[in-house]
Amino acid sequence: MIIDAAERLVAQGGTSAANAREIAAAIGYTPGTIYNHFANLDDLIRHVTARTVDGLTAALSSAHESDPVRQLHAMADAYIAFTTKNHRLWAAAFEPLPKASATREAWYRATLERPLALLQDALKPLDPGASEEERRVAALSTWGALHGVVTLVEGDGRIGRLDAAPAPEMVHFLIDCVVAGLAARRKAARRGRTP
Amino acid sequence: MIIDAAERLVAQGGTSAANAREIAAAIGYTPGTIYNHFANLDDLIRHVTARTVDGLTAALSSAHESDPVRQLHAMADAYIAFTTKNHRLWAAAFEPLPKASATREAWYRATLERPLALLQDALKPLDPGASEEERRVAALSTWGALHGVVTLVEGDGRIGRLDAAPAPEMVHFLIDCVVAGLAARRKAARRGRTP
DNA sequence: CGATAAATTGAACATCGTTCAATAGTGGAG
DNA sequence: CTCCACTATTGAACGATGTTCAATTTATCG
Repeated sequence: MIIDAAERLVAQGGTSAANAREIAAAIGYTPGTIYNHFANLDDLIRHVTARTVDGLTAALSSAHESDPVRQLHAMADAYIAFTTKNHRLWAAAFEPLPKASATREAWYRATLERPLALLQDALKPLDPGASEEERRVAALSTWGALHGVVTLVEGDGRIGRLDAAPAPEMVHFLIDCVVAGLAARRKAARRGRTP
Repeated sequence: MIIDAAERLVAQGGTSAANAREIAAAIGYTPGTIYNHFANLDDLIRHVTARTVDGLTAALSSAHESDPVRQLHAMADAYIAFTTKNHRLWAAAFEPLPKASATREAWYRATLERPLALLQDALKPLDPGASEEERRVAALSTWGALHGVVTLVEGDGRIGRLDAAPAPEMVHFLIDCVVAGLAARRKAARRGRTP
C-alpha cells in the first residue's frame, strides 16, 4: 500500500514529489508510519525501483520474433516504449544517491539481473562461439548503450534532453552496430581457427 | 570564486555536499551572498557542469591518432579516464532535476555541443558518404552508448554499479561495433548505388 | 568629505527526512 | 467480560536545507 502510493507519486512528480508527508497523506496515515515499515525513504524508493525494473523485464519479455536481429530490434523498441511511458520512474532508478547504498540485498540484485539475462539470451544466436563471460559483457554493453541514448535524449538532468535527437532511430542504429560487431568478431574467430 | 568552491565541494562529496552554507563557509562568506551572483543553487551547479563538460572536451581533444579506428578508441579511453577521475562531477551533470530547467541559455548549449562535434569529426572518415544529419545521429548514439556504459558500471544510482563489469573492455567493444556498423552501412549504400 | 550605489549580512521562513515517547488498537488467557 | 502483553500509529519535535530580504557595511566618485 505504501509502495503503491510512493510509486504513483514518483510517476507523477519524480522522487522530490514522493516525500514522507505526501506519501502518508496519500494513504491516510502520518509520516511516522512509513518508518515502521521501511528503514528510510531510500529504502522505500528502492522497492519502487524494483517494481519498475520488473516492469521493464515484463516489457522485454513480450517481444517475440523468430529472426534474432528482429528480436533485438523488438526488444529495443519495447525498451524505449517502456522508458518513455514511465520516464519519471525510470529516472528515479538512476538518481545518484547521496550516500552510496552500501548493502545491496540479494533479492534486489536478482531483480536487476533479470532484464540483463533476457538481453543475454537474445544475443546468443548472434555469437554462438562466445563464452558466457563474453556474452555477459556484450549484453551489459548493449544495455548500457540503450540506456545512455535514452538518458541523453529524454533525461531531465543538467545535460540531458538534447533536442532533435530521434531516440528510436539512434537505438536501432546501435542495435545494427552491435549485430555487425558480433558478426565481425565471429568472422575473426573463424579466421583464427582455420587460417 | 564561488564556482571554484562549489566545484571543489561537488568533486569531493557530490551535489549534496555543495549546499549553500558549505559553499559560503568555504569562501568566507555567508549563504546570502551566493544569491547575489546566481539565481539559485541549480544555476550555480550548472556553471560547474559547464566547466566539467569543457574538461571533457579538452580530454577528448588530447587524443590524436592517425588511424580513424584507433582515434575512436583513444577518445573512448580518454572519456573513461575523465569520467572515472571526475566521477562525482560527472554524476552531477546527469542528476535529474526536480524542476526541468526550462530555459537553456545559448552559451550552455554551445558547451554541450562541443564534445559532440569532436566525436562527429572522428566518425567522418569511417562513413564518408553519410549526410551531416546521419553523422550527427551516429555521434549522438555513440556518445550515448559510452555514457550508458559508464553510468551502469560506475554510477551511484539505485541501479548502477553492477559488479565485475569491465568498463574499458565494454567501451572498446561498443566502439568496434560502431565501426563495424558504419562499415556495413557504407557497404549497403555502395551496393545500392552500383547493383 | 559626503552622497549615492553596490555588496554583504544575518536572521528569518518553509520544507524536508527522521526520531521517539506517548497513545490507540488488537488478540488472546483467565 | 477483563485484563494484559504486544503491535501499530501518532504527532510533536529536531536538525539540515534552499531561499528571501530589510538592514548594514563597504566601495565609488563628484
